[in-house]
Parts: sequence; C-alpha cells; structure tokens
Amino acid sequence: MANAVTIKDIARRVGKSVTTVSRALHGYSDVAPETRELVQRVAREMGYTPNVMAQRLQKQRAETLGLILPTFGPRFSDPFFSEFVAGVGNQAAERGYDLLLSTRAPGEEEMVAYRKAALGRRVDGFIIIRTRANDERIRFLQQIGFPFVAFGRTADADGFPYVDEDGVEGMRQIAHHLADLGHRRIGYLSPPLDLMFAQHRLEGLRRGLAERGLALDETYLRIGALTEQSGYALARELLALPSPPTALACGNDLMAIGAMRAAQEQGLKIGSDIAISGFDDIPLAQHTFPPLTTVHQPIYQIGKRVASMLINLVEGMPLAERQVLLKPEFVVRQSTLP
Amino acid sequence: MANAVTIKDIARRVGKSVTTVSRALHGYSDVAPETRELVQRVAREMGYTPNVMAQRLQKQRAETLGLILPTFGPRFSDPFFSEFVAGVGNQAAERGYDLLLSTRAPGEEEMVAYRKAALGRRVDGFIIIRTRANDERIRFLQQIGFPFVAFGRTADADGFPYVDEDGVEGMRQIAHHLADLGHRRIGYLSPPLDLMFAQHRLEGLRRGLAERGLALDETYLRIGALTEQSGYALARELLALPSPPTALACGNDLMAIGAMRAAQEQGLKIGSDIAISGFDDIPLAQHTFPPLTTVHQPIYQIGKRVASMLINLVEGMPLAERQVLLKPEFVVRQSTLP
DNA sequence: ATGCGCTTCCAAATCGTTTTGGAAAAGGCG
DNA sequence: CGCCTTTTCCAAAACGATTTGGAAGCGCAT
Repeated sequence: MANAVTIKDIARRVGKSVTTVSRALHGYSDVAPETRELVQRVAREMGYTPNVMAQRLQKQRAETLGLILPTFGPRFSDPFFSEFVAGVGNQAAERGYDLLLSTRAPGEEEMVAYRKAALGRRVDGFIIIRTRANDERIRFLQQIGFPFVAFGRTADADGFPYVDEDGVEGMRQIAHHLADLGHRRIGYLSPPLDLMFAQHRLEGLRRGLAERGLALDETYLRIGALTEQSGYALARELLALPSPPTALACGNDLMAIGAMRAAQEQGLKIGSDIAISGFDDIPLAQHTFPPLTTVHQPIYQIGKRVASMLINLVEGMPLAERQVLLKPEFVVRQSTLP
Repeated sequence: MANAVTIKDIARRVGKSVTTVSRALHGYSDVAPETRELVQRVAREMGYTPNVMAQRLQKQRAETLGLILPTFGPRFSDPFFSEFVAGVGNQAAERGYDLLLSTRAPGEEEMVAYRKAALGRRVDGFIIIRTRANDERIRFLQQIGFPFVAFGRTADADGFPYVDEDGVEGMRQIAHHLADLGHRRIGYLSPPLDLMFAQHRLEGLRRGLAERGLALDETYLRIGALTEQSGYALARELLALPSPPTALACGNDLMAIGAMRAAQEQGLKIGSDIAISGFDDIPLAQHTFPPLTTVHQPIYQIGKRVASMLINLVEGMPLAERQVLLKPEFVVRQSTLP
C-alpha cells in the first residue's frame, strides 16, 4: 500500500500553503482562478484523495448512520432486513453518508453497542427498527439527546420522529377479507407482543373481525417467533385441533410460509381447503404456491425515507413530516381464494 | 447532545498532563498505581468515551471492514446476503472492528465506491463477494495493494486469499443423485456465467453427468438471473417444450423456488412428476413444499471466517490458510424424491 | 558530594484536515 | 504620492487522541 498523498504534498508541489490548497479544492472565492486550476490539476495527477478520518475529526461529524439489526441466533435471514438495508444504504450513499451496520440480539450487549457507537461519536445518528412496546434503545437515545429515526412506534406515543405503516389498518383489511369469504373459524399466528407492530396487527385483526360481528377465538390465537419454523409449528398445533380453523392469518410472510407447508403436509389445498395470509409482502410472497395474500410494505422506500429523515435531522434541516404513517396496500393473491 | 468529555477534561480534573491520562487509561507501566486508579475512576465518573475519529486518525487505521453488496435493482432481497452479513458483522464486532456496508450494482459506480473507500482510508480492507470470472474489483485492489479477502475465486487462479465452497463437487453430487434416480432429461437453470460460481456449478453438472455416461442436453440449459422470477420464467420455458425435462437442477435456491411454482402451476407433483434441486440451502429451503434438495453452504460461518482472515491480514498476522476450499454438504430432501 | 538507576511524569510533535484572522500585493482614485 | 479596496495568500490554531524523548525527584552505593 503506497503511502497516501496528503494535502501537504500538493502544497509543496505547487509551492503554496496547505490553506490555499484546501480552499482551492473546495472552490473558495479567495483563491485565484489559475491557482485553483493548478491545484486541482496537480491533485488529480498525484491521485489525491482526502483522508476521511482527518476530515471527520475536524468537522466533528462521522458522516455515518448507524443501524443495528436485532437478530436472534446466527441462522438469521430475514429478507425484510436486506431490502430495508439496501434502501437505507443507497439513500445514505446518495447524500455522502456511510452506513455502519451491526447485528445484535436484543439485550445487554445490544445496549453496549448503542452506547459505544453513540458516545464514541462513531455515528451521527441511529436508525431504529423493530421497535419494542417499551424500547430501551429509544429511551437511551432520547436521554442523551442523540439523533435517531425509528421505523415503527412505541407504546407511549412519544414525540420522536418515525415512519411506520398502519398495521391496524392492514390487518383490519385482512380480517374483512377473510370474514367476507365466509370464514368463521379464523386462526392467528402472532409475533411476540413486545414488538409494537405485533400489537398493532393483533388489534387490527380484532377490530376488523368485530366490524363484521365476529370475535377472535382465543383458542385459535398462537404466539411465536417471526420465522417459517415457528409458523410451521404453530400451524400444526392449530390444524390438529378437533375443529381446526378454516383460515389462518399470520403476523408476517415468513410465518405464513411455514403455515403453508404445515397445511400442505396435511394434504390441504391452500386457497380452497384453507385460507392463509401473510403480512409484509416480501418478494418471495409472489412466488409461493399458491402466491400469498398479504399486505404490502414498501420497505425499500421506507428505508430510503427513514435515512433521508435522519440525515436531515443530523444536519439540522427541518423535517417536512416528523411522524409518517403510511396507508397499507392490501394484496389479494391465491392463497386465500377458493 | 451534551458536549463530550475529552481526555483533556480528565487531565485538568486530576491535575495531570494528557500524556499521563492517556497512558494511565491504557495501563502503561510508567504511571503510579494510585494515579492510574485515580484517572480511571475520574474517567468513569465523567463518563469519558474516547473519540474514535481521533484515535483512528492517530493510529492511521479505520478499524473498519468494507463490504459492498453487488445488487441489481431496488427489490433486492437475497437471504443469502443477510446471513453472510451477520457472520461478517459479528466477527468484526468481536475483534473490535466496524462494518461499513454499501450496496452497488456492478459497474462504474461500484468501482467509484471501492476507490473512494480504499483511497480515502475509510476502511482497512475489503470483503469481496460474488466474484466474477474477470473481476475488476479484485484487479483494482491488487493493483493498489489494498488488503482484501474474497468469498469465491476468479478465472485466473491468482494468489489472493479467499474462502470458497467447491461448487464443482456440490453440483457433481446433484448430477449423480438425479442420474441415479433414473432421470435422463435433465434441465439446468444457470446463473449468469460471468459469475465464477456459476461456471463451477455448470462444470460440476457436466462432469457429474459424464461420470454417469450422460451428457447435458443444451436445449435444456437456460441462463438467467439469481431470482425466483427468473427461475419461474425459465422453468416455464422448459416445461413447455415438446418433451420437457423430468428433472430440473437450479443454480441456486431462489431459482429453484421459482421453478417449483412453475411446475406446480402446471399441476405437476414435485418429487414424483418432476425433480427439482437448488443450491445454497438458505433457511427457506427447509420450508418449501416439498422441502428442497440442495447443497448446503455454511454461509454464516463463511462470513465469520472471511472477516477473521481479513482482520488478520490487516493486522499483519499470519494466515493459517490463505486459500480455503470447503467441501460441500449435499442435502437430500423431498423435492427430488418420488 | 557525586553518580547511577528507578519511578513517575510531561511538553511537544504527530496524524491530515478545515478555519480563523490577518497580511501583502495590486489596482483605482483624488 | 498617499489612501482605500480588492484580490490573493498564509501562519497558526483547532479537532482529540497517541507517542517520543526526555526531565525531575528520590534512594542508594561509592
């Protein structure tokens, strides 16, 4: 690795001070046009690239956004995350920011990671995802006054900036859909209820059913992890009941995929024998057999939007909207149709 | 955001020089035990956290690994990547490194991203994934002598450090498996052949079939993207042939999932009417219906390993093995069994 | 008293930028 | 010529840490 060209090298080469070189490179008006061009030419010739650490130290900004994915266990592979990360990353890049990524299971170590990154000024702000009803991460960042934008809300309607999709509304539509198809025994596989979106979706289901004069039968309610594995196991339980549900709503697409397998293993024809729905509309949802009825979340766009808001926040620009609640888009596919 | 505590503040508080404080905090032997303890106590009390940018500037190290995911289009969601990223990220964290993540479509902009991150010393080294037969990224990094470790190889067996799984061997086993089941009309959906692993897998298939006295019928060979979408479209083409294949090997699991849907839409029973295999063994492969026969890649472990090698490289430690070729593990599930 | 070796400390340089607060030179004008 | 502006430049400070190269103080042997 050849030794890097610094601004000092350029200064020596063109016979000017480092100040002048720096200002020339940034197009300040107090440097003569010829000097500016000379400096810029020489800089290009010498292959100068600014040392980012030095710039950051001086500017007192990390030009970096932090994103810590809450994951459990190594075999983590939520398609949801990759798309969100892509959105955040691209938006960040567009505005000259880096993306610092970690994965950490919720808990002690997770908080250490936040503390270190925030207090060591490794990042200028955080993006929080998978908000919890009572979210320690958010509490910490609020307490030290560190910038962040959340994808999701918390239980106490605090004033922090967020983007979220209206999960109540989304699941309400699924409830209507299933009820209108004539289903009366409707099961629900819920993600853990400390996750805020899980509460919203459950509430949406309840409300939607109530609006059709139905109530959620608690024997058909199961709570598990956000994985195919868990969806599979819980669906098997429900299908083994003496009078099993005829429709199965799932808290996310991954659980729905697991549920589909469970149903297919029992020889059920999905759509006609049993209706199954998901939530999120991951790319895969179009490619299950049959394709999955679900609620779309424009997750890539949300990633971009959250990143953009955070950068505005960090740079002290005004936020057009501090709190964004997106209308969900219900997508009917064959998995709920006879 | 309260103003940060610096080493200077501590120095003033304990009435010592910054040198002493710095050395006390790092446990140097030339500071009196009482001083050391005093300094450390005060540092804790004042909530001191070192400013990472300053440390990095001084140490001339970014303590950061770079990973640029090559992706096409926004709707990117390869479960493969998320797991790899988790492996890299966790290993990096364990050894005190950050992970700088971007996504960029192969091409001009991608190279700009590499150039900027490398020459601006934003990162200490790169992890290269999805190696191309003729890989510009690798050529560039070799040329400037910048540390990197690849997941995958290139066409010219250059001496750079890598970890890879033996795709030839993996696909050979699939070929044997399908041939031994009696299949004679075997189709193959290949990823683009500029991807090195696609070449290996195709070669493996050819070799495996040859070892059973068979040849790959070129009319059954289709090349497309690494997505369900593409697998679906190509499988439909093959199934529409006058005498369609009875087995379909796919270059990765995502393509296989698309192919499964195409087959199921035609009313074929997967396993008995048509055999379908994938490659990678993403978590989802266990949860398709029927579960997918595939070749396992310990992708999380590979991520950890690659990161670990890169850190060793960056820190000038010796590499136990510079080039690692893993034996693949063939996983038979129901998608190829009658 | 002198010299030597420890222990403990620190001023100053360094990393590579940006910014501050002038200063010198050049040109215009009475 | 003397004065005022404008243009063009730069020395030095700053960002927050680490490292280098001593120096001071002390006890002990000579």
